[in-house]
Amino acid sequence: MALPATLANRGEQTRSLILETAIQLFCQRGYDQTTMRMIAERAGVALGNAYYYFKSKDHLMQAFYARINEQQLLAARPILELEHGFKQRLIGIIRAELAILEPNHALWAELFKVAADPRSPLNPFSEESKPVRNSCIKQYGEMLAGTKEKVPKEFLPYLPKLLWLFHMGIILFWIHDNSPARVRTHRLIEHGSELVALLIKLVNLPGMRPIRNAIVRLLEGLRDAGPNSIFTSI
Amino acid sequence: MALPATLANRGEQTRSLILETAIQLFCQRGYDQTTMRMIAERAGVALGNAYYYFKSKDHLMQAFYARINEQQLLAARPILELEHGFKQRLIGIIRAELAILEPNHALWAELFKVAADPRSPLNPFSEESKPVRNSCIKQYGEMLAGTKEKVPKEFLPYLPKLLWLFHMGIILFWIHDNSPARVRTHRLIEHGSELVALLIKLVNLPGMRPIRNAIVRLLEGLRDAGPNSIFTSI
DNA sequence: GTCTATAACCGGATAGAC
DNA sequence: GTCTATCCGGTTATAGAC
Repeated sequence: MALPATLANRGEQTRSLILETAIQLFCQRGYDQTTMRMIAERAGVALGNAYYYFKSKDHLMQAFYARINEQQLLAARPILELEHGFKQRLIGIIRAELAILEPNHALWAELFKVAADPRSPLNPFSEESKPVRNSCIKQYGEMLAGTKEKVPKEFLPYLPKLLWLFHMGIILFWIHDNSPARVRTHRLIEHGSELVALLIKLVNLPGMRPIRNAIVRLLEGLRDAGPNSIFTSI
Repeated sequence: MALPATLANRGEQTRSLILETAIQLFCQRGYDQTTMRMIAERAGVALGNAYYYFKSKDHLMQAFYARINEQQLLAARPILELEHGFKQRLIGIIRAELAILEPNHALWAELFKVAADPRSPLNPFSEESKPVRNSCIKQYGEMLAGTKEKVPKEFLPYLPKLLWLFHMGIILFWIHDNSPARVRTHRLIEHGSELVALLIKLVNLPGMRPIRNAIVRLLEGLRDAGPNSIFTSI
């Protein structure tokens, strides 16, 4: 049913105008160098109005991040449908995600400080990030489910989260990586994924029971965290 | 030789007065809740004077951190002299470091956001942190040298840095851990160290050459970074 | 409920006088 | 070396218009 559109979605339009303007400025000038006054002016609204739609500068950024995340999930789909080797799936999914972030490497590096604050909603381990985090972890679950390799069944409940953690580590590396064309990050992805695949195969051998047990003990000890904890169960 | 002390070290005194005041306030009220104006007032100096001695609030914090780091290095010495099992040495050194941080857990958690900024001098991977970082890594080298277990020789040049990285991961976990008495962190230290010890032993077996090679390939690919990179060589 | 305009608060940082 | 005054930007508050 069509709303009496004249004014009904006027707010929606303003909101999105502000957000688009902010995103553009963030990408052009970085986070710190973009002021709220600048966003408001460029969007042709009053400063107060920007705050009417977004509680804080962080919230603007969060809205941007939510959109990026959707793109990342989408970008990984084709790989999950085409590739079926564990290593190739892992490499593919991580590369697809980084490709989305790469055009604004400096912005994400700058933003990392916001995300690292344990109390920030942008923190990847926070309660507020749970929906985003879980959708990512679920994707690593799919990645795992569609692979031809056999995986130790003791690890199955943990692996999606562990792979997500692996990918977080790579992002941390990427943020600090200023090698040309980010070659070092890509070597890390390549060799790191190979090693993970190799270790999983190794640990699956019959004589490796003690190792598997040690790993499971480690993982069990981390479960049942309070809120805002790395290993809170999905 | 005694300086004409009257005025010569007056600056030194003011500087240390400001620093002590700041540290006290940081510990009592946290980082954000402590303003530069508050520090100056409490120390009985003008705001501008605080900035004369410390370029920024971050720099004040850095001075605090440098002191903490010395304490951490000292606290680990007894363990290195008494214990000689790999696992026990690793557990001991990490526990000793965390014990120093524990009284101000909230402060360090809050501070993590500052440290995460790739451009912050407090960033553990930064150029400015290099002295502190290297002294830590060197201590992990000592830890390794004094252990009775045999370690794959291919890994020797990398292991101190890797163990340091392992301990950074534990600190990241600790920051987000709000379990009572931080039990989950201590389980992680215990089981994580056990697993590391186990993996090193495993990978040292004769048939494990391919695994060792894969690991060395991974590590070599990360070396020779630019400045401010996780794997810059010592 | 949507929006403008303006002023003010707060705290990190800087300039320049003494 | 030390001070006062000032800037700057995130954020809040207010008062009113559609």
